[in-house]
Amino acid sequence: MAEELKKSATRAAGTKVRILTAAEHLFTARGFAGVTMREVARRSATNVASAHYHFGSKEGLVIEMLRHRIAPINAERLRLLDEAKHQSGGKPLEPIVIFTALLLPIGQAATGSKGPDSRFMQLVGRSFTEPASFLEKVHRRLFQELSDIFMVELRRSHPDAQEEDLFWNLHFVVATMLGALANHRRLAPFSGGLCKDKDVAEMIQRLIVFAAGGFASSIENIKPRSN
Amino acid sequence: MAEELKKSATRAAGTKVRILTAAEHLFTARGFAGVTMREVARRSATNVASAHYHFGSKEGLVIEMLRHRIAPINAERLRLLDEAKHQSGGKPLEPIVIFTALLLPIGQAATGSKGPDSRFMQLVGRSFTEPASFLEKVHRRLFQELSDIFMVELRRSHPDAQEEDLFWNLHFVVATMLGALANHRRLAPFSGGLCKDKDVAEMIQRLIVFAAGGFASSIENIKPRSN
DNA sequence: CCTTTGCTTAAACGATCGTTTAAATAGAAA
DNA sequence: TTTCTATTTAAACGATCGTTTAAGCAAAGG
Repeated sequence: MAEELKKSATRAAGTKVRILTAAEHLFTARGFAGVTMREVARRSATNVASAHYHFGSKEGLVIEMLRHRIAPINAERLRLLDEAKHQSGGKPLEPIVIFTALLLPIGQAATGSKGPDSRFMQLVGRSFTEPASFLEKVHRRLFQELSDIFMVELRRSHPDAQEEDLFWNLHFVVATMLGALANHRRLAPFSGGLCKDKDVAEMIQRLIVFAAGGFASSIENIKPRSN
Repeated sequence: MAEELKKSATRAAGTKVRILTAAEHLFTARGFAGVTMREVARRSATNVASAHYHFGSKEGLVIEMLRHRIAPINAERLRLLDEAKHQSGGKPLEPIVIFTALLLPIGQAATGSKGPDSRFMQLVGRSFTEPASFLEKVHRRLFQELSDIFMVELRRSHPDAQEEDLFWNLHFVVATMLGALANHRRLAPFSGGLCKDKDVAEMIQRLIVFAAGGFASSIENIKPRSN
């Protein structure tokens, strides 16, 4: 274990993160198919062969970069959910609390160390719509467990709702989030400049309210409170 | 004019729609960057040079195919909205009516002549998240006017709401639609098979309820009914 | 010191890309 | 039929792709 830490402290580790950072910026701007390994190499001041040495292939680089970015977000989601469960003392969580745990970490990730990096949000949203089939496996591995955990809480807070309805509406919440992330740069021009695309935190807050409202309305319309 | 009709009845027109159809299927399955002109040519039983002859370039083919598919959907949206305005007799429309006019034609387009073509829905959703910059101009031309018209009705039905809030929440409705379209094939595996991805009509109905609920909840939370 | 191991590099490989050129073909006009 | 224009075709162009090879380099172990 001490050896591993030592190894990862060598100059190779620096190259690896330089490649990852360059790849993230480029893939964000132009998609996975639109970026070449040579561009990644040039931007990271390395070599095409070096990227293949560290990541095996272009697919490997894409997968590693996504995991590197998404894993901390999911960890924060679970942390917020756990925190809320602790504070509720065993009682079912309010839906808006559940969705806050799901959506807030996205905004935190987007407002990183160097100020709001609104472009990163596009990357996550786009990774779901890219046709690359190898991404499906990654998404399954990254999100299946998270989805299951959040479904447990949704079930607890809606004991009368049908399983199918909960799935559909959680799907819509996620779809709203992904769609808003992927497209939010287009809002400013469409609103004639009225809505700024820089204020990520405001958007997330609005998004949480919208998602919780849509979820509640949809569940209630299908299964009215028993009477 | 008679000459144009005659011209468009020549064998060239047949080639053109064969190319468009082949392009639609391929782009749907693998994205714009993931499909080559040679594949389009092979699938349409033509030639690479023929596609360039008719569409000028790969970009031209993509643009023409999108317009060919989206224009009828937008026409149907405006028709439904007009129909609703006629039936309401000058009174502001209910939000759910507005969103039905916006979302229902998508489902109709997806359940085409040869039964539900659920894959087409991905294409529309993806066209918004693809990084290809030339698509932004197309989207502006295809959707700006539509957006303006629907905003007019939203304003009429929410006279007390602030312009900015209406924009944000219309954006969320569109984001939900696009996200749901682009990702809806992933719902089935994530739900363990409980939610089928074939029943497009059911999804659209659920989507309308969700969107209207989210919109209403969000507008009300920000600006409570005057009291 | 030298060897070994992990990492980096330049150069090349074969394949395939979007696009173009120029010749062949078809259908309407004459 | 002959002429002319519109369409289709085969072949090639130059560029660039992801990946690999093999040589060079740095640092730790002996």
